[in-house]
Amino acid sequence: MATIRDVAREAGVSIATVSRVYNQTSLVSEPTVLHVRAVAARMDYWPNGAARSLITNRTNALGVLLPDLYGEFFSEVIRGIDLAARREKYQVLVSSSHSDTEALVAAVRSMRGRIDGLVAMAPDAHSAAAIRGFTRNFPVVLLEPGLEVGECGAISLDNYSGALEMGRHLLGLGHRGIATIRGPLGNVDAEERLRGFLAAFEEAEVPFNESLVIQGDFTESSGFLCAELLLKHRPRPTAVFAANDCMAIGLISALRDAGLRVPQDLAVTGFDDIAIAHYMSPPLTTVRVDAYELGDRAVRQLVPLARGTKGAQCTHEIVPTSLVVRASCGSNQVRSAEAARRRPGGRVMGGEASADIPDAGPREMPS
Amino acid sequence: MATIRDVAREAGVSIATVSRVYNQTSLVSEPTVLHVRAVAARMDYWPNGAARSLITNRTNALGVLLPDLYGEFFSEVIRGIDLAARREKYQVLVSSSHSDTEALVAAVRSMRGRIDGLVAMAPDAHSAAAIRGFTRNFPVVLLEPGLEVGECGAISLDNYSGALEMGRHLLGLGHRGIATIRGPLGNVDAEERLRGFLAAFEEAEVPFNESLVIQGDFTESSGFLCAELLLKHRPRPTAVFAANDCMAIGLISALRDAGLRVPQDLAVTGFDDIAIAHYMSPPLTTVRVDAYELGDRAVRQLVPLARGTKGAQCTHEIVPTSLVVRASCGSNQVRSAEAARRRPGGRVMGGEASADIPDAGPREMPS
DNA sequence: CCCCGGCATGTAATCGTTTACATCGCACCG
DNA sequence: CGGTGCGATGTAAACGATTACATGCCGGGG
Repeated sequence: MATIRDVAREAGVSIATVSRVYNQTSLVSEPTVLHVRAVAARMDYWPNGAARSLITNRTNALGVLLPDLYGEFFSEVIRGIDLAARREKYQVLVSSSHSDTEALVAAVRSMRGRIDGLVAMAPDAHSAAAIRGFTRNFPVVLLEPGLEVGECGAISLDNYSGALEMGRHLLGLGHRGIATIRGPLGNVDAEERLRGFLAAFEEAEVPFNESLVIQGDFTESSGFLCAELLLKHRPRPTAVFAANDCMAIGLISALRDAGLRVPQDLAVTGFDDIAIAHYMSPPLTTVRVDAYELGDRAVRQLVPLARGTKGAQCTHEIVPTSLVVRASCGSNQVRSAEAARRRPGGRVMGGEASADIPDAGPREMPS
Repeated sequence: MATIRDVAREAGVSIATVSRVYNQTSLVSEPTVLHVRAVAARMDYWPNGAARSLITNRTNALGVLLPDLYGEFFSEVIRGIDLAARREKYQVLVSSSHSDTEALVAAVRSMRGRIDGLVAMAPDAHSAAAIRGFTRNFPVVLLEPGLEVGECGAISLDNYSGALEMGRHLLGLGHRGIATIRGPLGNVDAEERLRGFLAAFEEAEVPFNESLVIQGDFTESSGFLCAELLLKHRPRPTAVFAANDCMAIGLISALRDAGLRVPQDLAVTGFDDIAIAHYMSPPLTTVRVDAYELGDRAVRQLVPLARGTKGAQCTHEIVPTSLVVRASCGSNQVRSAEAARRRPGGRVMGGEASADIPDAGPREMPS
């Protein structure tokens, strides 16, 4: 592969001139620029990124650390990150699926010297601390961090408000025997969603039966398995709020197997508004979270820090969530319309999937 | 940030010794290793990746070029790539959403010197040529390339066979008025799926009415819009094969709006087996493609090339696809069972979504 | 006519590593 | 007791770029 020296020799100029052509062209005379460019093109030359970042101490790359890549949520996060990064002329170095803190530390270490900033999602407080420890004086934006964020930026989803709204909605429909399937202990999202949900009861001064908090782990299968516990409970609850859509889907399958109708016998709601939620029968009442926005905002905040722009500040941003009322909660049309009026983003569904006109955006799905 | 020189000074050894500790530890005495490691840990030192790759000419990173990141398909491809790369101790530099060949070339250029190999998916022949032109003597594996692959590796989905099977299946159900919604012109997947589908007719010596090939573009909205053309056609077709699930979903929505029942009035099938296909009502008969496998195999083939392992060969691998019979094609139970026996991977569905037990894998969806 | 300033270009130091080669000391053997 | 060989460590030359500084040229003003 041709180096700057080869091009310089071939073009009959010094390496400084070639370098300048690729950096501050203004300092080189027009004919020289043209000549060098032509020679470089012929030799298939392009500046070596590693050498460049060694001397400039800038890599034009951002690191991304995610706990996993599976599923729609992460897919959207990374899409948000990628598009924002591309817009800002940054490349993206991803690393995911860190089984433990050890692996995560290794990943952030091996990014040393290859990135100008880091977007990281730490599934638990332990790894969040590890990331922060390894990145002193280094631009970092955390996604969905635990409570205390140190000296780095952070973007959170408004899990609390979303769950609060969901609680209000179910109470507003007249439900009193309400259960919830919570997410894993220690998971920030899970805790916040539970906290927000319970707040709705407090607000309405309706007592909440603690035995109706069922432990799930965000997987579809855990939702499926929770059905048994739920149906054994007496009096049987009339509504269930699952802390994410996957568990809601698993639960609904199990309920059907048990011969129960949703929402007539038991109302079910979720959280996340994944694509399937919209197409299920009955369509799932849920809380929309904008994962794309999460990634996009993270990069927006990170880039000035990475560039060393003076005045760039770390802040803690909150991405809003919104209740999406569909049929699975047993809400009637009037209620749905009300909900839609309050929250412009919410799609409104009749009792039947066919009533919902599909998204007709410019999104492509080339395979 | 501490450099190797700082650590050497602090530990009272030469930089060579420090370097050796991080590379071939065997050449350094045990006490020295321990000492250097301790000092390095205290100073928060880790070798700078850029400097390292400059001298070794290896980056331990692979580049990934995708046309987009939206949707389940790409999400899975990238997950396959990421996991395989992590297994092989490679990092992943992604770049997607290249609107045109120009942007794509810029992306591959800027990866120069930062990666040891490239996995690229070129949406059309034009950009495939661009990628190959810019990567002479450089390890490349193309995903879903056009017909002719040069001197680089390639992984394709068996679109042809999947579509052929789908054609056989619909013909086997007794359908004769069959339409298809094809994907974009020039798109490799689209062409192959159409070719395979038509081959089924040829094989069965059933004539295919060319006016029943409708142009779609792989989006849900295009499927929705195709309904009109389809329903205008006389005699009205009894079955439609959409070249991907998104279009099938759009089509089904439109048919419902028109008051038609699927599959009784019109059978609909898709291609891809995205997650939603499984949960729709009726569940969608489709062809499963394993996007994860596509990414995984690409990296598996690329790594030896990137490592310069002698004997590493470029090959053209084909990832199999399989028919998944569900309710949307009007197949009865017997037929479904037959299909399942022939193809172990296929899920079997009764006439109702509830009959399908959800995947209960270890997959997590932490938010 | 000479000097000065500015523009175009060249020279060389530098970034943080790896690694071939040199050096050094020690144990072993003759 | 001296030479030899080897294991541990040091010295210094790369790697491919950027950029401060030096140089050289040319035109204009005193």
